[in-house]
Amino acid sequence: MGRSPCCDQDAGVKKGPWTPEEDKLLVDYIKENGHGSWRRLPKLAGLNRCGKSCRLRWTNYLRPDIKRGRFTDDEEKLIIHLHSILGNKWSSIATKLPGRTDNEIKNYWNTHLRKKLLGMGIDPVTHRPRTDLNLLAAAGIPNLLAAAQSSCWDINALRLQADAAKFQLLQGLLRAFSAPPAAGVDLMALLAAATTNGVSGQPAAGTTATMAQQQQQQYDGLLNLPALTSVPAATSLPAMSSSLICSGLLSGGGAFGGGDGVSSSTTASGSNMMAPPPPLVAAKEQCNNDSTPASSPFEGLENLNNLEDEFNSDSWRDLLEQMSWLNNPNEQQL
DNA sequence: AACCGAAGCAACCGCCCACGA
DNA sequence: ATCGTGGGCGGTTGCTTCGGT
Repeated sequence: MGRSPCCDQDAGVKKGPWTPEEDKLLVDYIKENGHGSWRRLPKLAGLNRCGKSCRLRWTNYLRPDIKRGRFTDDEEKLIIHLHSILGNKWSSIATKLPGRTDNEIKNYWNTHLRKKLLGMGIDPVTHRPRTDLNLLAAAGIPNLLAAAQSSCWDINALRLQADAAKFQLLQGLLRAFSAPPAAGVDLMALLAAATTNGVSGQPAAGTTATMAQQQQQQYDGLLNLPALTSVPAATSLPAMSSSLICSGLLSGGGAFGGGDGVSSSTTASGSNMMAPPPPLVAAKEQCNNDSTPASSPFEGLENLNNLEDEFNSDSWRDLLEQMSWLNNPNEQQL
C-alpha cells in the first residue's frame, strides 16, 4: 500500500496531552463548521496538530455526548457479554453502550475486566472456564508461596488465603466435569474422573445436547462465583469437607451460590471490584509467637507448579494427598 | 517526606479497508 | 483495474496518579 503517515511529514506538529486552549479551538471550530476533512481541519482551526490527533481527541473526549465516570454493573456485564460474542471489536461493542467510546471500553477491559475474569477463572479471550494450572498460578498461588517463604505469617490471613486457594483449585477442577456429579461424592473419585476425562475445557467427544446444556448451566453458575480475593474474612470457607464444598458449588447454592452476600456482584460500591486480599505478614508482636510453624505448609501447592505437563490422575491424587491439610482444617492448628 | 513500583488512562502508531478518481 | 486518500480500528506506549514502604 505504501501509504504515508498522515502527519509525519508535518515537521513541528505538536504531540502529547491536549491543553484546554487547544480543546477550545477544536470544539469551537467543529461546532461552527463540522469536522469536514480531518486532514485540513487543524490548519483551518488554527491548531498545530495532526488531523488524526484532532479526530481522536474529538471522538474520544470532546464530543458532547460522551459519558464520563465509572462503568456501571450493567455496563460491565454488557461489555463482557458483547466481548464474548464480538471479541476485541471495541467499536462494535461501543455502539451498544451509548456515550462510551471504543478507546474507553478497551482501556477498561484491559485494566479491570480482563483481570476480573482471570480472577474468576474465566479465560478473557475465549470466555471459557480455565482448567489449566496457570489459572491458579495467576490467581493466588504466588501469594501463598511468597508467604511460605516468609519467616513470620499472619496465621488467620494465611488460613483465609489457603481456603481461597482451595476454593479456586476446586473451582478449576470442577469445570473439567462434563456433567455435575451428585452431591456428597468423593473428591478423590471426582479428581480421578476429571483427569481421566481430560481437562481441556472443550466439550468431550460424544457430548450430548443435554450434557452440553448442563455444562452451560454449570458454566453460567460459575460466572457468579466470587473471585479468589473477594472472599471476605468473615465469610471465608467454613471448615467443611471438600465433598461438601463440591456439592455446594454444583448445586448452585450452598456455600457460594447467589444471594449469599459473597458474590462478586454485590459490593458496597455497586461495582464488581475485588476486595483487597488480607495482609499475609503478621504484626511485629506476632512474629515472636512460638506457634509460627518452622516449615512451610505449602509444599503441596509448590508442587502444583510442577504439574503443568503431567495431567494424570496419579499426579492429582498425590498432590491432593500432600495437600490434605487443606482439606482438613482441624489438622491445621498452626 | 521522599522514594518506588503498580495501576490507570490518554494519546499515539501503524495497519487495514472503503471509496473515488 | 489500479492507485491514492481519508478515516477507522486494535494494539501499544508512556505519562500521571496512587498506594505502600
